[in-house]
Amino acid sequence: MKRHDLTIGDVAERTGLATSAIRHYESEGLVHPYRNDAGQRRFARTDIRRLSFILIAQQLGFPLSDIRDQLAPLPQSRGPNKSDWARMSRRFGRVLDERIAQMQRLRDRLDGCIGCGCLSLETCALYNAEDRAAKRGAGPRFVIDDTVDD
Amino acid sequence: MKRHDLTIGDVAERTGLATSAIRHYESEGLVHPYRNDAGQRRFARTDIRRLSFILIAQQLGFPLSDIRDQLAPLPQSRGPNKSDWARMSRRFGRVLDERIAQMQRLRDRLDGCIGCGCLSLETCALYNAEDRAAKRGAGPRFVIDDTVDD
DNA sequence: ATAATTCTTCAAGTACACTTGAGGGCAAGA
DNA sequence: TCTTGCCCTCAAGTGTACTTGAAGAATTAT
Repeated sequence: MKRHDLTIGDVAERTGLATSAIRHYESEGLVHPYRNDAGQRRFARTDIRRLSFILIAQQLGFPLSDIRDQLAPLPQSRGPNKSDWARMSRRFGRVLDERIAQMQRLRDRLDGCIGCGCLSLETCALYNAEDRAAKRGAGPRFVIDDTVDD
Repeated sequence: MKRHDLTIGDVAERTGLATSAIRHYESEGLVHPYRNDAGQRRFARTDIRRLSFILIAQQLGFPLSDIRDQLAPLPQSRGPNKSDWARMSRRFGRVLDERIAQMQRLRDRLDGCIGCGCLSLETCALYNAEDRAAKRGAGPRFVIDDTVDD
C-alpha cells in the first residue's frame, strides 16, 4: 500500500509547475486535490499524471477549458485506472493526429503557395475553409491572397 | 500598372482581420503601411500576403514578436519579391517541420506512455529533455511520471 | 519548544493580443 | 453641398493564464 498524500510542493517539484499554477488549475477545475484536517491540499499520485497531461496539452495550444473537458471523463482525482487513461489517450491521440495533419497541410501549402510566388486564392481558400471557418463561426478569411505584381 | 493603395478596410475585408487587429499589428511593427496626405493608412497589395502570413503563424502559436522576427528580413512593406518570399518560406518551412516532428514524437509518446499504462519516467524524461528544458532554460520538468498503483 | 519552512487565502499585478468607445477628421455618393 | 460611412488617435476594457505579495496558519527540523 502506497502513501497517497503529496503536498502541493511535492507535486510542483515533480511536475516542474509553480505552486501558483497548480492552485490556478484547481480553481479552474482541472485538478481536485482533497484537503487535510487543517485545510491544506493533498494530492493523489495520479494527479501528477493529470498535471503532466495538462502541461502537454497546454504546450499544444489547448486552452484550459478544452483540457478540462478532455479530463472530465476521468474519475474525480481518485483512482483513474489504466483503461480510463487509455480511453482518454485514444481520444486525445485522434485530436493530435488532426493537428498534425492540419499542420502538414499548412506546410505543404506554404511550399505551393508562398513558396512559388503564385499565391492563388483558390489554393489558399482551402486553408481558409478548413482552418478558420470552423473556428470563428463565419466571416470570410481570405488568406495569403495577393497577386504578385512586382 | 496596378493600384498600390488599399485602405485598412479593404485589407480587413480581404484578410478577414479586424481593422483593430491590423492597427495593432502595425503598432507592434509587423506591418508598415504608409500614410496619405490626410494621415490615413494605405497598404500595398503585398501587405495582404504579409498579414496572411501573420495569421498562419499566429494560429501555429507563434507570438507576435517571433513573427516580427520572421518577417524582418523582408523589405519594408514595399516590394518584397518572389525570391524574398521563397527564402522566407524555406526558413519558416523548417520551423514548421520541427513543430510537426515534435508533435509527432509527442503523439507517439502518448501511445507508449499514457496509453499503455506503464508511464515510465525514462520514456517521459525524453519529452522533458527535448521539449521543456530548451524552453525554460532549466528547472526539472518530470512529466507524466506516476507509477500506477490502482 | 522554538525556528524555519511550507502551506493557506485573497487581492492585485503582469503579459499577450487584442476590442471597445469617445471624440473628431476625411471621402464618396445622392 | 450634404450626409453617410469609413478613417484617425488614445485610453480603457477584455480574456487567458498565470505571478506576486501580504498576512497568517500549519508542518517540519533542530
